[in-house]
Amino acid sequence: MKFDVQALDRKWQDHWKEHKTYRTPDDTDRPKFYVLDMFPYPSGSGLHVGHPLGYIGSDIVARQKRQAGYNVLHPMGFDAFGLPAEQYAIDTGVHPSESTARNTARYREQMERLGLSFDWDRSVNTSDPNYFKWTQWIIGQVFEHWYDRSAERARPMSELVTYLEQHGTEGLQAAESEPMTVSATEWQAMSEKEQSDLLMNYRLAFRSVSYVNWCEALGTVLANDEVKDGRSERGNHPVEQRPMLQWSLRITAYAERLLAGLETVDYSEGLKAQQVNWIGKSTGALVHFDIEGHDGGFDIFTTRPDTIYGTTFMVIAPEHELVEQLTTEEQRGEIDDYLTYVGRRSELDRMSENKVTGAFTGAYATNPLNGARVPIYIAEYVLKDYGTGAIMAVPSDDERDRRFAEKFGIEIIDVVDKSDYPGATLKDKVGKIINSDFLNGMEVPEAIAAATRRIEELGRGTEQTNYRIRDLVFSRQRYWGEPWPIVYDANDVPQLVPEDKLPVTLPTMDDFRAVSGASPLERASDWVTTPDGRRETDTMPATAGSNWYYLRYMDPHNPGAFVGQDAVDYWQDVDLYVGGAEHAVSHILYSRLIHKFLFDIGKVPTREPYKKLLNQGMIGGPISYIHLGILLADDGQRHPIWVSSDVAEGTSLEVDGVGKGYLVLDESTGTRLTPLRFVTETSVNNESSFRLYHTSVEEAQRLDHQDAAYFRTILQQGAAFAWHTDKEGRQYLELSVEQGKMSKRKYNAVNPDDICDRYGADCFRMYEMFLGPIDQAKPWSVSGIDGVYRFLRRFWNLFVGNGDALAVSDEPGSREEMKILHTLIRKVTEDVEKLSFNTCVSAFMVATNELTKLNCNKLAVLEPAVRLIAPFAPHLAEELFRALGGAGSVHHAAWPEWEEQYLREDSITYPVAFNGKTRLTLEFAAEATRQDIEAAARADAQVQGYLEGKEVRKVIVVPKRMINFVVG
RNA sequence: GCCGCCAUGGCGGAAUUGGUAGACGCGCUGGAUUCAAAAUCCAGUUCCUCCGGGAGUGUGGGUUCGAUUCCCACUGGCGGUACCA
Repeated sequence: MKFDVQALDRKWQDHWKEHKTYRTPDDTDRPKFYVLDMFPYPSGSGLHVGHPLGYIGSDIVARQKRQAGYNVLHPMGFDAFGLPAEQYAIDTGVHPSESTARNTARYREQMERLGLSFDWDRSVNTSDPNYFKWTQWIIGQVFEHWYDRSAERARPMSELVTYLEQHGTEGLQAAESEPMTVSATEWQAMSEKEQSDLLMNYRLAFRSVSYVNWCEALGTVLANDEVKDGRSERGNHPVEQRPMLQWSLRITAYAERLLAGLETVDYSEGLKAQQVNWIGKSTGALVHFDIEGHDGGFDIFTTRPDTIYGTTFMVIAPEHELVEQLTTEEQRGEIDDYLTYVGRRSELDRMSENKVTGAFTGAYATNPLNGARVPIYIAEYVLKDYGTGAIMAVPSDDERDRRFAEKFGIEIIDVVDKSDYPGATLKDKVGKIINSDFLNGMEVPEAIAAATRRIEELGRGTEQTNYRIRDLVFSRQRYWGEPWPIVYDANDVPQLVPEDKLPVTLPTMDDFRAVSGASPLERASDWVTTPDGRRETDTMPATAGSNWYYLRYMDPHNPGAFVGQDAVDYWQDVDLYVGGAEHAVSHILYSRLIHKFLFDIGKVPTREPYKKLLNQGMIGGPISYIHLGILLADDGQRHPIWVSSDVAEGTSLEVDGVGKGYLVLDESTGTRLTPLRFVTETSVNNESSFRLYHTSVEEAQRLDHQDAAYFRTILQQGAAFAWHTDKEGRQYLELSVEQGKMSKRKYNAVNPDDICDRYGADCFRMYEMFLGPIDQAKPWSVSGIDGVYRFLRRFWNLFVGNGDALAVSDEPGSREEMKILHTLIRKVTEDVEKLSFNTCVSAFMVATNELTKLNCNKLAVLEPAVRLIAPFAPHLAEELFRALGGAGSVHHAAWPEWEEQYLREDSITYPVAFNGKTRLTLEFAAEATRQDIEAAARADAQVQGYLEGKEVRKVIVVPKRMINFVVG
């Protein structure tokens, strides 16, 4: 029995695979536990050491629960549709299905290398027609439903049609795109196409023209969460707002329930806050303003109806439909100029410049409360799609309105007296109302209610709740996604493809470029044309497949339903969901939406998909840079040379092959990325230092490797190296370094395979857990991994004698040994429950050190320890368990339970403090009473020494904890 | 700006949730073993110290017999978000 980690990894990984050790039976007698990792998108660069952090944590929980008697569902699959594969196809000509298959295989290999206990028989892949058939079916169901606000749930479209036939829109409370009024007679008189258009206004999956994020470079629209700072998250291309005809999901209908549901789930505060922010609920009033000389007027939304007397102007969004009508002849030129200006400005300009701009339309509105005449402006600080796209501007109590008023010389009327609230800002809803007729003297909250009431009485508005969240744009003009299961018939009425014709698969193509906003699918004319009409050519975004995948794992091969009713009734929901924080808003929110929809239509029994959610911290890597300077040689020549980051400008240098001179730095030189494999981290004067050694440069010249090729090209930019020499005579350059997210592009990704090959999967797993709390961000560093390796070997050595032979004894464990064991059992059991894996590893180390010291080799102590360590070091545990004669796999062996009798202490060491400062310790029997302890402590000679000449005011004795003398 | 999280030795981190701060590991120092190195083992390692002690968990205050832990104010770092009316 040799401690050969590579051999153990191979042996047991093969064995588990062959024997399907981790297969999850559909065993409905045992309690279920569902542990899920977030769906990975299999990128071309494979896993780096940051990914497994969550996988290992969830695997430990899965394994522990399995041993504790649960039927554990712990699946893994792939989110395989998406832009990167398609961009790669455009760049290289490799079909997305091919690159996806390759990347998926590589991910799986890397995961297996880590010894993760997935049931691969349940694996799913979103680009598999057997899977996306159900993605299409679910979205089809969304299309076939509308949202009834009076019942607060989705209902079938057929019920809406019945209602419209009988009542028209009279009394209808539905989530809708636009407010709409139609009588039953009008409805009945409509053509099929007209009816279909009207129904679009209510469908939960609907097609409409709206302002969307258009990314020219990617040739597609993007959802709000795919846009960061005016640029696409994928590829960092500019994004602009454009009105386009697009499919969307009516997530706004569910805003309130998505918000309320957060109170019932165990997510971190931060994650809940992010979801709350994204939904962005605010309550206020919808107020109608008339326009002088026009019929109709317009509505504005405000959260501060109490400040309505301070309204000195109105602002509507430049894209607002009224702009055209309102603009007077005199102002026409100014408005047109402004619209041109706004049109030219990109989203990026708007965000970065944040200038006060606008133009006067020439029109005036009338304040519904006091009849005041207020000018109407347009300005880009008012957004088309929030509220009504129009505001009443109150410069006295709103920062932006004030800046605008100051720039345009508009009157400011103070309406809130904040003098009672020093330090309050304009945003704080506090103060006493002034200059406001009947509101005068009221405090803000009271005034908001009073103003709203008055507005309602006058019939000029109503209380309203607004949400920042926008409906979810669900079309992409791309190839590599699920086709929308829609066919437009001869009347151009969109018809859902019936279930028996699903899935709608993608046509075979080899050119995926999107041309001027048209999906590449439009070029597949054979595919587009069907006997029933013309196919929809937009595909769904990547979130379509990942919205519901956790349900498919419950019943992955069901040909007749997205999940069988028995399966979902048994598995219910995800007990623990582990993944990166980058999915905190979009993925979680959208899958919660779909889950709630499926709940409404009776397909799932729970209201929330994920009971508990853990975001693992990011593992960052050092990003190292080599510095390029100019050697200004004595002969006047300028040579680019590589220098240490610590060499200052003006230093005189003599460099081999270039000569003497001094160093200058300029902008054209700067720094270049250094791939991590050529960087050596050393410790110099207790500080870590990152160096490029001469030997690494030589190594780079030899290696046939992508990073090496890049580095060779880089190194050619310098004519020579200004080496430092260390104590051992090795030549090196000092590098500068910063911490950052691991990625292939920054040449700082560390492959877990490399670590497993060197230390074994068990060591890698325990080391990642040992780094610190799983939810905290931390830098990757291999310093310390040797300590974990040493620990594993010491653990192993408890079992083997000289000559690698198993050497355990049948003697019963001593009291001391049993105490060590049961302390360990309790600590590990409790800490796994708390997801505190780093302290579990420490506990194993402590126990191993203590047992080693006692030379313990007793089966009664060691065998339970093997079962305990199995979730952490599955290979080593399996080997030892079977060597000890265990039946079957250790991963199905019972989880040990601790017994209080072994944990009981005979005596307890008490810290003795004087005025809170600990001075000494005393031993007392565990069962000693407060009185006994106080008496004995007072009598102690050492204690008396401290008490000499002082008066004891009070003695605090906390049994089993401590003693404190309060002295004067 | 707003929201959330975090701050403890040279480093990663621990502290039974208000009770001996620094567990465990790395690094470092010394020693054993070795021809030597690696590996392994043993001891030490928060700081200051006149060797009696003293100070100490980002800073300043508070509550308490007692605060890394609770409260208030601030500083710094990370993440998210932003003309959202």
